[in-house]
Amino acid sequence: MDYRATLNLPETEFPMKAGLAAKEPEILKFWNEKDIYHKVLEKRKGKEKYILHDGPPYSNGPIHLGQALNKILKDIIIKYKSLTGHYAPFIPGWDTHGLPNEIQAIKAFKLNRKKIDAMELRRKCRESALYYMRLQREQFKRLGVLGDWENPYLTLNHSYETTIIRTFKAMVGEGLIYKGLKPVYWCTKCETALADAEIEYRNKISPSIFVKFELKNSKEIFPEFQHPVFVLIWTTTPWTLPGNMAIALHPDERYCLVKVNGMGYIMAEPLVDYVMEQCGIEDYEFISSFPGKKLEYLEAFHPFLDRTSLLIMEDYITMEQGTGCVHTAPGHGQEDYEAALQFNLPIIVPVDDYGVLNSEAGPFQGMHFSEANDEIIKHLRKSKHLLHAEEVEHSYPHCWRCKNPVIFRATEQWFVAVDVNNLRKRALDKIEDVKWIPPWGMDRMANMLRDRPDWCISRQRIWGVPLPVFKCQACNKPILELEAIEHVEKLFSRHGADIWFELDSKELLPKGFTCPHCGAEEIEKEIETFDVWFESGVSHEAVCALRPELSCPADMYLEGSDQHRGWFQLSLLSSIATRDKAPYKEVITHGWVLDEKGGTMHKSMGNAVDPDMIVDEYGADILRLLISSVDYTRDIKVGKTALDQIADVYKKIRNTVRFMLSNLYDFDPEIHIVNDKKLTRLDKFILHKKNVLMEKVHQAYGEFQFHHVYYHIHNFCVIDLSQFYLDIQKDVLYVEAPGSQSRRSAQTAIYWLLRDLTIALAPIISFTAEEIWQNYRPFVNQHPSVMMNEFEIFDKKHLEQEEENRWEIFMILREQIYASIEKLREEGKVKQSSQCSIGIYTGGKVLSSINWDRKLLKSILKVAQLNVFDESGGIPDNAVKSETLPRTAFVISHFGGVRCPRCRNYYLELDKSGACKRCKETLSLIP
RNA sequence: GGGCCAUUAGCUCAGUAGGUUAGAGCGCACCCCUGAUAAGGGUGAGGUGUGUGGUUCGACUCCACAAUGGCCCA
Repeated sequence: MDYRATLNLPETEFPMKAGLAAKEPEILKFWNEKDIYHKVLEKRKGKEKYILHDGPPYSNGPIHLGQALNKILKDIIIKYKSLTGHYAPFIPGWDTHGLPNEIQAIKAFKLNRKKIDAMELRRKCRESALYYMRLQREQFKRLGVLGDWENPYLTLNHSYETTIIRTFKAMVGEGLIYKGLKPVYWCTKCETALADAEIEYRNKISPSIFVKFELKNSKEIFPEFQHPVFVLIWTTTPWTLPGNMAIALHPDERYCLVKVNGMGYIMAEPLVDYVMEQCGIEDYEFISSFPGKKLEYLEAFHPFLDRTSLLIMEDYITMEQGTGCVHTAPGHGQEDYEAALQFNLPIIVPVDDYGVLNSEAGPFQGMHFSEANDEIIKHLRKSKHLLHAEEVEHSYPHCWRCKNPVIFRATEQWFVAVDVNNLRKRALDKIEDVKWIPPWGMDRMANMLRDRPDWCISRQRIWGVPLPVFKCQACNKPILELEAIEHVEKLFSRHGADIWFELDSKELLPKGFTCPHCGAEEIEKEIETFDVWFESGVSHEAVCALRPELSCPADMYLEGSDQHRGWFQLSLLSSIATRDKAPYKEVITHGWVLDEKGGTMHKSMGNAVDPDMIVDEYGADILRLLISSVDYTRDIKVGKTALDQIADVYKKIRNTVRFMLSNLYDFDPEIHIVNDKKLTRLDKFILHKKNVLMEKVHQAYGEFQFHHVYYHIHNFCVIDLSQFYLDIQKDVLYVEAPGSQSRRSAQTAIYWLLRDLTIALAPIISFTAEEIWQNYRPFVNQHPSVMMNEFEIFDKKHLEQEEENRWEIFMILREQIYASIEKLREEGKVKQSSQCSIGIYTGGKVLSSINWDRKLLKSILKVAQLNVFDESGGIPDNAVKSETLPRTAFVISHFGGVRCPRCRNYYLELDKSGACKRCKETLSLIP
């Protein structure tokens, strides 16, 4: 007889093979059509808010894996918070202005920045920014990220632009804004400032000269040396010498006086040999040595201008090249500039927009800087201020567009003063109240805040929000008036920032406005745009404070660790300035996405992994699961190895779930559910383990430790379910009568297991969780989508301690007996545990535990026969002693007997019907 | 060059106010099942805990230095 039809074999529509690439878009469609995002919010209306504020990416290209990581982490948090009863909206945003977007537009439309009209350029930039915003939006949605995608925040929205002006106005009101000089890269050919991103380094041949600055009062300082003394500097940019204001020495290095041809030269002691070799001098005499500090605040005469140069101490001076005495021209270098601020030196800029030296350059006025190099060298040689000159080839910054060498030149810029009104100090105080994950985030932030210079907020750009600043044509002074700014704010709120380029200066100012300095009426608007960090930095005002579903400060900001300098810091500064609080309560940073070998991904190196590729070849859920599996506070390696591994894990989870689903095909919880108290011991046990798991899962989610969620769930599926519980329960699920108490009990357990696992997985593998949900009618009857569940924090339905101890012994017995069975298997005596007869010789606690439920123990061992003996009666010689259980040994032997063709268990004999006794009884119950 | 971070089996992660033979899962090897079947079960082999010093009776765990890699600066 074929007994197959009399068994309750699993049935399900849920496919083993996921086919995520095809399945996920269907689920997206479902979420979209049912508007699940808003339904979930609707359901949580009035509940405690949880605001995770999205940091805006640039809309200047397709998304990369780092952005996918970021959004998926956010989505996991939002979904978990929603499932646990919070009102957790997600408003995605984009940074649509600024250089990266402008560069992209120029590239895409092949624009000529010098020729194009400002409004035309802005239209193209806008077009490009919106194009990529839409592209990225689709990509993020495809990853399963739920949010208000139809109403994102964009920095180019009128209301956002207006907030930028309003925040600027508030800062002006606080006295934080000023105009100052700052060195920037400048291309004299393109007549424009360049950002770091627009610089490329190439080799260039430059003069390399050693210049003598005569030390003032040298005879008093070196009384034993009555010859002229020169401080020797080295430079490769002679044309910057007119800007020289100081010579920097290292405070802790030793310097020395060297005599050459009857004259003294000061240089760093470790560099003497190097300098002499460079200058081709063999005949020199070492006079004396002293710490650099000895020369602090002395002066040296400029070699061709009528002024002196101050000797200052700077610990950035290195002993790698040059003389250790560094030519410092505040208008031509970042460190030089900072030194000038520190020592109150004038910042002079002897070169104009075209690269021509001006009156500050004395005799070299009117020369182009490239030509001035030679002339200055000639002049120095003539006046005997040149010790040596030659040419060197070195790496030098060049303009990315015209490929010409650029210069470093101080220009007028607008700043936020970080130390006015204690802004820096207040920021340092407030970060202590923020929870930083990982905790070192605070140290990093504090270090950066402590070191940062004033914030330069102006950019010489077209694409962005213009600074509402003017210049008087009469007195040439900058105009920064609240009244004028307010007027601009109103215009922006109505027309957007484009209006700045469309109207002339008079129309941008209130009627009758005159220069506050001189009263003149002729006033000109300036064309400067805000630093993009200023824009994104005010999102707490423009988004969190303005949108009714949000609130400010936000509960969380979550970005890559590079944002300690970027968004985290500048949002903090603007928030402290305007509302005297941090904009966030909690900050999480994640690491970088690296390639398989742990190196940085570069498009050009071809090792970048494209999120779209992962989605198409593996599925978004695989990426989501991968992200959940790693400690994101560190850097994350992504490559084929990791993806293949996680795909295997996914399959394991999927199959475990599938098996559970397939055994519920005839189970309706409304009708068949078994009361907790009536569940079998095994079912109670597995539900107990499930509750322990859920507690851990909640804790891990609550601490944002998703890799612990993953680890626990995965281990549970593999160890507790697949290897243990489900494997054992097949004998009940398949074999017992469909409506039998033991089978319904097992199905009840599986029902709860499946439900809670599915909900617990929903924040991570959202698509698959939804697919599971939709595949079991009773679930859908409760909630149309898995996302609308309540993820309960469970009452502790723990087993009694005593019972837990017994189970622990059972599990140890199972493990050790299985290992022993392997020996019989190797000898070829048995193939499966079901062919074994087990004798356990034991006593004490182990014996009493076994006696609690011998039948249960036999079923979890899946053996044909179990005999238990008191070890005090003696143990046979062939018994294997337990390694860990006291007074316990096993005898494993081949049971023999016959196999029941229905339940496949072994018995001494079968019923004459052909089946075993149990099956015969079961069969009598089946119609 | 500076600030911060990381380095535990091929892979992803655990761990312990510093204390006996360093744990999981995956993968791998071998075996079983063929009623979860492009599935399922069993057993097993894999680690000089990046390296070198130091503190300690004792360090994977604390300290110093170094290497490698990463982020941000200069």
